[in-house]
Amino acid sequence: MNSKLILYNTLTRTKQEFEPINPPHVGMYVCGPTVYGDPHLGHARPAITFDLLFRYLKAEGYKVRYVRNITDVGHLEHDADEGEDKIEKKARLEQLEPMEVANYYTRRYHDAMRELNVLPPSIEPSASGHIIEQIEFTKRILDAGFAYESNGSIYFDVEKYNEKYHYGKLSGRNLDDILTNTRELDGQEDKRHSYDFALWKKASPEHIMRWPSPWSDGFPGWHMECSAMSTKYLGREFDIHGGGMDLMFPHHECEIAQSTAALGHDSARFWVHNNMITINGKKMGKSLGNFITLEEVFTGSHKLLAQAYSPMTVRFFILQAHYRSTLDFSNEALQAAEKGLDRLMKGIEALGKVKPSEVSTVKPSELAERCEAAMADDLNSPMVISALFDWVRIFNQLEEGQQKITAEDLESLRATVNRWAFDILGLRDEKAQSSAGDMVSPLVEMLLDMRMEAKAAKNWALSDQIRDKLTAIGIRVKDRKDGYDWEIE
RNA sequence: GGUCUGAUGGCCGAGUGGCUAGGCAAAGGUCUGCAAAACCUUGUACAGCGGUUCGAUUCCGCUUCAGACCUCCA
Repeated sequence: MNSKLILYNTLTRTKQEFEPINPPHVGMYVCGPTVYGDPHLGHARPAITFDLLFRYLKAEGYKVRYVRNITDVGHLEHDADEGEDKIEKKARLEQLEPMEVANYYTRRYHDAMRELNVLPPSIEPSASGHIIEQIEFTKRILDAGFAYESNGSIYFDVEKYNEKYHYGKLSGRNLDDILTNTRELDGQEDKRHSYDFALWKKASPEHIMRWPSPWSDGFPGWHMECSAMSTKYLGREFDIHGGGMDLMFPHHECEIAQSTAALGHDSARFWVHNNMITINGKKMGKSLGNFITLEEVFTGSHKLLAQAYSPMTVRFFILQAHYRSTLDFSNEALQAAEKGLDRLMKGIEALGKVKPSEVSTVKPSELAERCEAAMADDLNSPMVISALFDWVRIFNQLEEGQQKITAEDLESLRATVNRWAFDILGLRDEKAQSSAGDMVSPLVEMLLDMRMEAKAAKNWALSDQIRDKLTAIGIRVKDRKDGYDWEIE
């Protein structure tokens, strides 16, 4: 906790100093995926953004409880599907149990997150596992007088709430705007106002995902799980609530209204929103049919992809932009990220080979200070990466002997690089793992030793032949002053 | 239509009232038998028009364009 973290709070639309309610503990809740489809590139953005925040807070010494939910029930689809539950709809299509579908895509999500080196949250609660909590939470809102029952369903009374509190405080809307701009939908005759939203919804006879409640057999409303589960695991008041910008309205607005109505006060102090990934300038989304799943990215099996991009390339690509900016996906940008990451990793490998000297011509604390300042300023990962790249040049100069460093400084520099590149940015040297060990190394080295002999005899034809053949099978040879280096492409 | 963002060099992307990240690509050089890698050098970018200011890419206004939300969405 050696520097003041400044975070942009959507609630106040300003950067504010972050101070936990109960230091050193930090409670953080982030909206997770709806598990009715394969995780796509869009899911990677919040996962990596809040993984970065999670890692940073931990590295700063905080004890973080990070809760990220799995939405496996409760989100309605409107006109097209006539209020049918998303999970249920998918289940019918695929002739599977709803929970089978949810569990399958939850595993797919976890697999993708592991590839992206996204740490698991401390608690990952599912909506279906917290029906009782959601019913209880609904009761509290009813008891407080901010909800009404209508034909077995419970609706939030937005107008009544707005008399005492401010509905729209997060998204910057006022009730008149919402009233004049809310689409009238079918099947809403139970509600007093179009802007009221369901806390509990009575299930239609064919609706199989249902639970008993005091009001009807049904299911919880769209926004209820986050209020109920954040309160259960983080308390009535907690530090950070995160999610994608597209969730600001109505989801987070309704969540604030629910929690405030039930508890009588705000629950989350900081609202942090990541921006979207766009593709050709347009938001990636289901409705536009332009989303690319993470598996497609990792394997290159999508018509928009010129090649496969590794999980770390994707992570690095995302970290190179600030989390509150939109990030446009393109092959050129991903290829640039891939090469940049490669340069960074090779630089770090070079640092590993540096031999200490009696004196230092470089000052490792400069890197640490730059990284710290950048990250503390609203998680400016692009600036952290920029600092690391400036130092990659120095790492290479150190390895070539153009700069000198003492053993003590070298140790400190390596620790700093580990902290920022691996612990906090969460990068992983993908190539280091694949090129290590096995029988390849001795074989390559045998050939390169023979090449050295050929070179010594000025037999350039043989020397070049060995190098060219190795290059052809994907082994890049680098001549050094006193030998050679090689790597698998 | 309402609300709100944004427009940065060939591309991606930070940032700042004057010292103008970083990556990729490009050009020249050093090194090398030749390469590769590495290192050094090179770019008068801040949508347009006004205004404030000694000075604006950075602040304010207008214009144009793009995007997000208003409906499930990361």
